[in-house]
Amino acid sequence: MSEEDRLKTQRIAKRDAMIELGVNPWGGRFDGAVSTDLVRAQAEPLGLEAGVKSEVRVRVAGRIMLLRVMGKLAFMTIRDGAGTIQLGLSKAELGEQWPVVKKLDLGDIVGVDGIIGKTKTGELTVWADTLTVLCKSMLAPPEKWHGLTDVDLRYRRRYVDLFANPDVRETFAQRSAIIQAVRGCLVDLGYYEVDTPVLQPIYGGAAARPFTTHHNTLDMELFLRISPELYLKRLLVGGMERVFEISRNFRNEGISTKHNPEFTMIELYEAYADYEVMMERVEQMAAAGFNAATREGVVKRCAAIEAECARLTEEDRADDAKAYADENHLGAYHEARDGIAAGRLTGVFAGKVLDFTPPWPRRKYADLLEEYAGVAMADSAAVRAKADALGIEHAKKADAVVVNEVFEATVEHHLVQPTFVYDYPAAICPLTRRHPEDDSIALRFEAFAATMELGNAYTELNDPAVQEANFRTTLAGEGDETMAVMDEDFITALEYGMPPAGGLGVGIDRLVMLLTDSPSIRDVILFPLQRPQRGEPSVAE
RNA sequence: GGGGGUGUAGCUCAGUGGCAGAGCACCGGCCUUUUAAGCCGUAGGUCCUGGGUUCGAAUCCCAGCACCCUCACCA
Repeated sequence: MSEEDRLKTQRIAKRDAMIELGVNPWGGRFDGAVSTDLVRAQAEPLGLEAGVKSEVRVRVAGRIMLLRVMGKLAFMTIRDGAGTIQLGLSKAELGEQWPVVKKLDLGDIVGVDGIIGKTKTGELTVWADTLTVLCKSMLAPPEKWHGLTDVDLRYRRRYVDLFANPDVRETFAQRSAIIQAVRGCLVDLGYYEVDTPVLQPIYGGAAARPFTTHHNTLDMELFLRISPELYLKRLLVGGMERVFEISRNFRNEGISTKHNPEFTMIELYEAYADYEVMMERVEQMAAAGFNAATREGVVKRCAAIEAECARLTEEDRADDAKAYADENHLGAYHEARDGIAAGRLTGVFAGKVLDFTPPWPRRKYADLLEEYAGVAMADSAAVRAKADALGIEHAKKADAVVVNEVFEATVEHHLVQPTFVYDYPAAICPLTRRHPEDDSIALRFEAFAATMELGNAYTELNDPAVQEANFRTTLAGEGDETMAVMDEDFITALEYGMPPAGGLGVGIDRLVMLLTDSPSIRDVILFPLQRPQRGEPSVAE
């Protein structure tokens, strides 16, 4: 028998022993449990001295994280959605329920009724008089001090990661708060939230390879959307003047710390606006997300790192790369905290302070190219020479494609602070309106922060003839990842007339990364795509 | 796809060409104020997989698999 089986067998025996004692190991409805932070809030005004019990009764429930049984008295630390609290259980108080305590394990979920008190050492404790088993855990939880650190296992068993590592749960709570705030921000501006097709017969709105699938009854090929753009613009035609969608998009591309094959984007369209209005929308949404999560998060994280640093010995510092990194980031956190106190929207990402306070710097694409690559955007020969110098293969590529590759190689890594880069080469922007004074420029911007592309926006192209021509033009060097996929119905929609509009897409996962100091997109996606492991369900097997 | 790294007990990790190690968890004993509880005593291993070198491989070499980092592509 393997160690794992042996541990499980022991728990099975305890489960059966519970049943013998007349206890249902799987629990049931448990009304009126108070979250642990509320218990703490309730205890505060009592001003309890160490060793004193109050007369305030509470009911709490949570997973057993620590367990200390000594003879006829036991202490356990349970964790619920809000935090942890200590429970005190004694043979004297529990009476005939006491034997059940002996059958509890780390990881079990329990509820108790009892009174609030403080132990001799001053720890806030719920002294239980009734114990309710809510769920017997059949597997040993991770080590109590380090939690689950194996990255592979953390993603594969995110449910364990979540209950074992409170920081992880905090990050996803922040993700939820950020999305709610962004949504609220747009609803307040009079936007409709809409849902458009995920399964699309023609994919478009972005340059990416799609996932393909098949509908049996209609016997047709379908694509998982790479973007909702062309459907949302149809809604503008229909008179829905402000629409947004929080859209799961699917792109059959590489996986990295910044890319997951399915990712969440908020895309919005606003009639009678343009890309400058969209810049304001980005600033507003980022501010809403910041206020919902980062403002408090920075202060919490400061305190957490300080506490951690105070506890660390020299030896720990040398051994623990993460602790060392955290300590290195403390300076940035202090700076961000001071920034917030001074009324700015300062957060920390990867050890750098990012300032989201509007207005963000607005930089012209051509100026940045001039500044960092030393070439003029229109000077094709100079751009290609620069490409040579950078080792970029460009012989078979169109000018605009080469310009953009040089831009990406020379400029993007300088864009640390939140910045709008605007007025892109028109040829790589088939869905964008041209600059009124220069046909080679498109009214497009991308928002950058921490060198990541955070968002992409246009003054939308609403001339059906130009749109149709753009769809028919595939640029050399774009490969099969082109935005130029003909969508005739979309042209028809434009022929009926789409109001002039601004449109914007913001990568939600990336926004959450930036606002929660999460260096990998996998830290903000609950179940990032992973190859199935042996023994895991897979249709192919 | 290229480059670098990791894979040892349920978890966190040491380790060495010669019997497989620690801490936590688990099991047994003592224990009514502990809190990373403590003390005593046990038990627990496909050292990722498959080859090769060797008297002997968990260790060295090769290949594969998984994951992480990085570059490329992309958002």
